[in-house]
Amino acid sequence: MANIREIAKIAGVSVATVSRVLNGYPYVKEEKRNAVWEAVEKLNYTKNINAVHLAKGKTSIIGVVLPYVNHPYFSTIVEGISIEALRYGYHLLLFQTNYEEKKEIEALEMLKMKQVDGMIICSRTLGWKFIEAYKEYGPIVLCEDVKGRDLLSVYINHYEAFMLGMEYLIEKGHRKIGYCIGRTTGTNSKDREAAYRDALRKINESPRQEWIFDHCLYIEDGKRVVNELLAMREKPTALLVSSDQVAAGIVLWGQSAGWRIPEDLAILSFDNHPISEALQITTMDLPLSIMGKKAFRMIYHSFQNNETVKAEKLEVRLIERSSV
Amino acid sequence: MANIREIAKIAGVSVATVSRVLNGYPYVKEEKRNAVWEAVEKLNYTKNINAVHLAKGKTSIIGVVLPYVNHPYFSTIVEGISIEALRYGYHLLLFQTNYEEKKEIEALEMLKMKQVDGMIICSRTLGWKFIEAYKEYGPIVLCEDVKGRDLLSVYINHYEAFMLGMEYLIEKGHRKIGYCIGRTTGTNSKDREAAYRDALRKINESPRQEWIFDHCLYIEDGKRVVNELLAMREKPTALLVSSDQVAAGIVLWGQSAGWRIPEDLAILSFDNHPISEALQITTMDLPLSIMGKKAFRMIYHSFQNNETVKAEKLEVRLIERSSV
DNA sequence: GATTGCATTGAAACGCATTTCATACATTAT
DNA sequence: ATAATGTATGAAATGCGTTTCAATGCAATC
Repeated sequence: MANIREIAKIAGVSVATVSRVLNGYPYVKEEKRNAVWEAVEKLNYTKNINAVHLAKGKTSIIGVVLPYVNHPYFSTIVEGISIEALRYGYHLLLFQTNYEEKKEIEALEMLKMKQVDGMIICSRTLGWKFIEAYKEYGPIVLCEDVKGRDLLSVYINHYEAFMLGMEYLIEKGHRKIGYCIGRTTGTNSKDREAAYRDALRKINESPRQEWIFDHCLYIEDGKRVVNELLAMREKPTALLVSSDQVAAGIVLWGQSAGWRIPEDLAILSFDNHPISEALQITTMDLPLSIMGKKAFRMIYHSFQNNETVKAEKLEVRLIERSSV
Repeated sequence: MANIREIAKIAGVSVATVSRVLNGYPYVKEEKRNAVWEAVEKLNYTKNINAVHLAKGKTSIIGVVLPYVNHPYFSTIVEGISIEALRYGYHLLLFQTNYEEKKEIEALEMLKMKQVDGMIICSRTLGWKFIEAYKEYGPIVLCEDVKGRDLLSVYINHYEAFMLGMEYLIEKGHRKIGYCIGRTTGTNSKDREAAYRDALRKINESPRQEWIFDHCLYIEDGKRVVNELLAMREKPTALLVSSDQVAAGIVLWGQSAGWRIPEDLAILSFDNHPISEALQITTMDLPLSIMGKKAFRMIYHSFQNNETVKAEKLEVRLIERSSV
C-alpha cells in the first residue's frame, strides 16, 4: 500500500503538504491541493491509521469494560455509550471480562499502552486501588458510586433505589421480603444489601439468608428462584428483584406453578425494560442508556479539559404496575 | 512516558535486545534479560501499542458491524464472537450502524486503514459490490448466505428455517398465516419472504399485505402488532415471528386482550431465546452464539492462511412448545 | 523604497517498536 | 586442527503520518 511519501512524489509536493491537504488545513495552493487528491485517487491511498495513532498519541477509541455483552442491563448502557461516541467521532473497544480480574487488568493495561484514550467501566470486580493506579493514563469513568474517590463516575444510588423499593413493599403491607441479585460483591450490590438490611431493621425484621438469591441475571434464573421458593416451608411474600429479566422469569414460572402475582408473591424489580411493561411488573426505572451517554460525555469533556463534574447521580423513579 | 530506547540505555543493551526480552525471544543472556526487566520496572514502562501496530502492520482487533447492540439477536452473536476472540487474544471494535450506509462504509474504511485486521458483519444494508471491494484489505465474514459470492460467510438458511416453520403451521391446520419481520430488506429477510410466499403458494393461498408486519424487533413491537390485529376485520390464525422478543410481546399483549394462545392466534417464532421457554413459545432454535464463534474462527483461520471453508451453514431445529 | 505580515512550502525531527543483517564468540562435529 | 553450528548482540532500516521550524514569495502599509 502506498504511503504519504509516494503521494508526495507523484503530486510533486512535500509530505507536509500532503498531510495538510489530507487534513484540510489551509495555506495550500489550489493546484497542489488538486494534485494531491489526484495522486490519492490514482494510488487508491488511505491513511494508515496506526501511524496516525502513533504520531498523535491518541486513538479516538474508548474502552468499554463489562462482564457480559449479552445482558440487557449492559447492552443498554453500551447502546447509550455507542450513540454518543458516534456523534463525537469515537469508536468503542469492547472488553468482556466475565468478572475475571485478569481480564479487567488487561483492559486497564490497554489504557496505559494507549490503545484507548479513555475507559468506561460498566461493572468490575477489581479493587479501587488498582483502578486508581491507571487514571494517570487517561480518564476512567465508572458506572457506580465511587464514594468520594478521585475517579469519574455516573451512577444510580442503589441504596436509595432499593430503599425506595423496600419502603414501597412495606407500605403495601409486606414484612417477609427477600431479594434477588446478580452478585453479592460490587458497590452496587453492597449498597442494595445495606438498604435491604436497613429497611428490615426499621420494621424489626431480621434478614433471612435463604430469601437472598444470588447469581440472578437472566430470565432463566427466575426459574431457579421459583423452584427454590417452591421447596421452602416458609416463603417471603414479596421479592425485590434487581433485574427485570429475572423478575419476568419469576413471574412466568411462578404463574405456571399456579401462583397469582402479587397475591401469592409480590415482585418489585429494576430497570424498566420493556419486558416489565409487557408483564405489568412494577419496576424502578433506571436510566441506563442515559448513563452510557453521560459516561461518554464525561470522558469527552475531560479531553477538552474543561472543569468536569467528577460524579453525577442519576435519578430513578418507581413505575407502579400490578406485580405488587 | 518512557520508550524502548530509554530502557535500552538504562539496561545497557541495544533496543533490539530490549525488544527480544519484551517479546520473550531466545538468545539473550540471563543477566541482560534481568537488566532489561529491572529497567522496565524502574521506569514503569509499557509498550506503546500503536507503535507495535504500525511496525507489525496488524492490530489483533476485529471489527464487528451491527445495527443495534441492544438487541438480543445481535448481542448474542457478539457474545459468541467475544468469547472466541478473547481465547485467541483478539479484541473487538464495535461499529453500531443503525443500518446507515455511511456508517457501514466508515466501518469498512477502518479495515482499509488497518484499524482492524478483519471484519464481521452481523447485518448490513450496503450492497455486495461495496463489501467485496474491501475484501482485499482483510477477511470479511458475513452472517448471512452470500449465495456463492466470494466472501466468507457463516449463516442460517432462513429460507429453509422459515419454510420449516410454515410447514409446521400448515400441518397444524393453519392457512391464514402472517408474519413479523425486523425489516424487509436484507438477504435474510428476502429469503424469509420468499419462503413465506412459496409456502402459501403450495396451499393455494395468496399472501396478504396487511398480515405482514415490518419493523418488528423488540418486545414492545409486539404491542403494536396486537393493536393492528385487533383493528382487523379478518385476522390470520397464525403468525410466524422472526424474533422471540416480538413473539413474547404478541403473546403477552394478546393475552391481556383476552386471546388464548394458540387457539385464537398461534405463534411460531425464531431464536430460542430463554424468553420463549418462559412463555412456552414454540420457536426455531438459531445457534447465534455459535454463529459468532464460527465467524471469528473463520477470520482467524484466514490469518493462518489455512485453506478455509468459505461458507458454513448452521442448522436450526424446531422447539415444540405450546404456542402453536 | 523600506517594512510588516500573511500565504506557501519543504526539510527534518518526532512518535516507537520490530526486524533484518552483520558481527563476534563459543561449541561441536569432522 | 578446521569447518560447521549455534548463541548472543547491536546498528540501522522499516512502518508512516504529524508537526515544528525556517525560508521564500508577494502584497499591503508607511
